Amino acid sequence: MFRRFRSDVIESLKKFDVDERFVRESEHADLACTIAFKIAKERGEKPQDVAEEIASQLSIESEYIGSVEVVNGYINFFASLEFLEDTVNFILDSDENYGSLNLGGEVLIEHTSANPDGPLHIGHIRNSIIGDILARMFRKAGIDVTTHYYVNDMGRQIALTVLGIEKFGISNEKPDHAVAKAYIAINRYLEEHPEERDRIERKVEELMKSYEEGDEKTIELFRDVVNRALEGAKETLRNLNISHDEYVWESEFIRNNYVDRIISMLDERGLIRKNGAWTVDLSDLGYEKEVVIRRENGTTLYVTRDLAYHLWKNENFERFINILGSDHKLIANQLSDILKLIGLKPPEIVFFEFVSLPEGSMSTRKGKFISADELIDRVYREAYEIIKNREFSKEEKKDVAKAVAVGALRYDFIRVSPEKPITFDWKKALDFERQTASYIQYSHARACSILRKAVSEGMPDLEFAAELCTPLERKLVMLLSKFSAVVERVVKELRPNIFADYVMDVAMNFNDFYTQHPVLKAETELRMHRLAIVDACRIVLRNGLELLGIEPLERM
RNA sequence: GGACCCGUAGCCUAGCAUGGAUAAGGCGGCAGCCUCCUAAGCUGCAGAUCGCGGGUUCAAAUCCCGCCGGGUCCGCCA
Repeated sequence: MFRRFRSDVIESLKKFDVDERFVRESEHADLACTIAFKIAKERGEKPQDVAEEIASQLSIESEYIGSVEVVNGYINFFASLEFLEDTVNFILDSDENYGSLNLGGEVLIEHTSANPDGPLHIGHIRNSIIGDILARMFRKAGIDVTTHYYVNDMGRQIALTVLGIEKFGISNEKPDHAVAKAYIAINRYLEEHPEERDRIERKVEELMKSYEEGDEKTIELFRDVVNRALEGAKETLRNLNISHDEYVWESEFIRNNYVDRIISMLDERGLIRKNGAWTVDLSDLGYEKEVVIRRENGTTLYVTRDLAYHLWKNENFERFINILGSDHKLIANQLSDILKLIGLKPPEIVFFEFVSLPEGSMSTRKGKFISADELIDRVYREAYEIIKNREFSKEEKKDVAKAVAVGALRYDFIRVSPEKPITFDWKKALDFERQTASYIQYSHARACSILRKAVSEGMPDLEFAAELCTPLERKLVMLLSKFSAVVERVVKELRPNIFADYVMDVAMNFNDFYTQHPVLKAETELRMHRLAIVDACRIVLRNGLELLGIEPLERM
């Protein structure tokens, strides 16, 4: 709805050459236009005078523009009562579809893609959560989404883990944790027995070579490790409300010839230097070192297979987005540039900074990490503590604690912009007394509770009346109208934290409304008006939480 | 050494792309609010030279240059 209002405002300013850059949201108006500053500068006049002149010449045809004011050179637009009314009625009618867009198109989102050498840790899930929420936002925007987990099954660590299991066996715990144990054990062994390094290094190389060449026995060994790790990761992701449409193994691109194809594409254009190893020279683009795409022993590297994967993406999708840790910046940029050199489309990439522990960065290899499983479990127990004395059944207590815990985790990771580094802090992770998902869930539960009570007391009718709006109610409804505008922005800018902020904003304003405006105690007309607002808020909060992958509880 | 990212109240963060109206929210601190729709809530107060120094501009947290502090990357690893 807000998108309509905005385009109507821009339309009214069209003859002054105004585009969306000069029309912005503001605390002083529903939309404020800053074009007068620019024109005043060109003409050497005062912004205020120019603004007044423009305001007197507006061509307002939209019934959604209620009034226009000029203050300090700003041209301030206010939405009309019709706009508020249409907004609330539209929300009530659209219900679960409110906020949807019809942008069309398709997109592939690759996220998580952690090495299958152990459980997902709290750094990986920043990736998963960004990717999952982006996928949900794209779907809401009416874009066809496919999600991929790219499985690095050809890595050195997998070969090492195979040796680790051979030497130390594998434990009975959750399979991804068991894999990590073997991986950590062999690394420690290597550390303690430097004399063994050469021998094990040779075995690793042999294993990698025969895996790449398709040796049955080796394939079995590698698949066993990878499947164990993946099985555990899937369970963790399921607990976080995350699922992938497909798991794509990088070895597939060896077997289906995409690797050969991408190499000959590069070769045909004379981009490969063959001095023992095969390399691509990117020094014209400012890269210091050549990119190696084939080892001297004939095997390929991660980047080679990734190149092949992206050839496949080019053939199958019009848009593809990768979520990557910032440690991949160099290699990902090299990948993009190589793709461009052979006329292929590079991926769109969302980089995120590291999640580190107070004592430093995490390392699966050294066993220095906090697993997502451990985090989920501890946050769950903390949430359970809070509600254990409430009058819920045991089952319901578990469900509520689970929903609150997962919500808190997801919200904590998504609310900060991807480019900010995060230092993990147990105390904060376990603290619910602050701006977090449970605050939003609570607001939603409150709205549900009022509505429930209204029905049980025999007054279920809703009827929004714009002229009855208090300033706070007006502000709330304007906020509600912005849902799809925010969805559009996130999809365009690939910044899901904006949406987390939006939902929080709605929740805060709803809580303000809640404390200041009695609903069920108000007389009939006002009660119906406020019930309509409550229901509209409920819908926005519920749809918003679902987009964030957080369960909208009706009681808590 | 080179490249990229971050630096906003005691703490965590928004705002920076597209420069504009008193720099926004939370935690923590202090003072209050439950005969009333869930107090996982609300109100008020205190708390900021927007890392530092220059520059551009009528106007800079936002753009440019330099510096400082923190992180990441620079493997025939992934």
